[in-house]
Amino acid sequence: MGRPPRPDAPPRRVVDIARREELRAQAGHVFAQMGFAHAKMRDIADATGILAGSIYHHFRSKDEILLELMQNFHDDILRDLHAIIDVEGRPVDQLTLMIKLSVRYILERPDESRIINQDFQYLQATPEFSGVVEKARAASKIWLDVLRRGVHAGELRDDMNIEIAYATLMGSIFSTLRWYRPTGKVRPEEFSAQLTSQLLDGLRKNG
Amino acid sequence: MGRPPRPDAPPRRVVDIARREELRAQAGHVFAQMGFAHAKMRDIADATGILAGSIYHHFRSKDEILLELMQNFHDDILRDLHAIIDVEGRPVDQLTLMIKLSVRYILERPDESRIINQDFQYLQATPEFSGVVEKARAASKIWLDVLRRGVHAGELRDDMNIEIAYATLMGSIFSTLRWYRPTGKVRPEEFSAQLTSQLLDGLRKNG
DNA sequence: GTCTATAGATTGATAGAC
DNA sequence: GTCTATCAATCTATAGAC
Repeated sequence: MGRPPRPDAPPRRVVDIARREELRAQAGHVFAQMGFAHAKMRDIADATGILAGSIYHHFRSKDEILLELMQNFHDDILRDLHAIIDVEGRPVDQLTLMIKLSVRYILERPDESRIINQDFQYLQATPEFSGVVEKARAASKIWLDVLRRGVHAGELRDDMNIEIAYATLMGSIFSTLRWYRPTGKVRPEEFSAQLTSQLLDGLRKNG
Repeated sequence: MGRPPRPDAPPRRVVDIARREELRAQAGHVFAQMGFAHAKMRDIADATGILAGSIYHHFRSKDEILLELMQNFHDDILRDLHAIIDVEGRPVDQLTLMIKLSVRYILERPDESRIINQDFQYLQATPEFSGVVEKARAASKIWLDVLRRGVHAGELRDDMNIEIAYATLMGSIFSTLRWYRPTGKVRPEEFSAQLTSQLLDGLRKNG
């Protein structure tokens, strides 16, 4: 909806990089709270303290803001995931670090995480975002590979489907968004430890 | 966006209940695929084989269709959850049945499940849907209560936070939506069993 | 770099013919 | 009960003044 962008719209060459980043951050917050489709340029402008039209001095379109948010997030995650798996180590230890890393990302960057959780379908359906989807797939491969190596090394159960295990992991980690409140009694480090323990050892009491 | 509904719009009294239900189902499919905000009345009409204006003979608004979908789904889930917990039994057995039930719902009614996962924030923010949110809360209470009784009975670990456990469960179950493909090798019953096993006993190899 | 004003396009909902 | 035609509101994006 709304007026379509000119096909030959020039990229913005902005000097005030701080303003641009503030706009992007505010946009992330608005997208996360209302959902990308419901969020209006006016909401982003209000949150930043300018008027809607002025946003276009910094960004070419609403989609461009979303694209940058998602690219940045996935770039950072992929870099940190590689920092873990590129070091020699037991798969189960790498898996533990990856879970801890993911929980930290979700707690420290909840806006981008929530956008991924809510609007991933839109990202997948829009050709403009194919690069982001590709990066998400690369991250999936890293997770699946660690699980596979864990089974092969005899550290993880071999009577389970790798993809179901991956789904369980991701679902649990992302559920943090909906249920964990940083203001509560449980501190982030403790939360991360409990989640890891539950995923590795389950809910059932042993012995 | 779009013209606002008349405040005094009369409720629809439709004889052709089959048509109405088909429209609702098609709307559910469209909402799930595109997200509620991106879905247009024209998309629903196209999927049903009529024109957009004709929908308003059956429903007063786009929101009304969503409301009915969500009410029905939550009513059914709550009824089936009560059928499990109202019977005497070990908490861990009830929990197993509840997981199996939830997975079945997600596999059999993926549209409504996906809408809940994607657009819950919109439901929560819109007063019109407060009844649905209330029903979701009631379901949460049932899950938390079963977990609490499981710990008390010594069947579940007592060194874990109940709410984190609940988040883990829900996250894992809903992750089915994004990752499980019914066309794959894993049959629904087997999928449900594996998920339950992973949640109760974890990923780590014992012994 | 931001504001004012508005163009361009979309879309939810209505009214009345058939 | 569906179609045609259109209204009314909304929103993205542009253009030009300051």
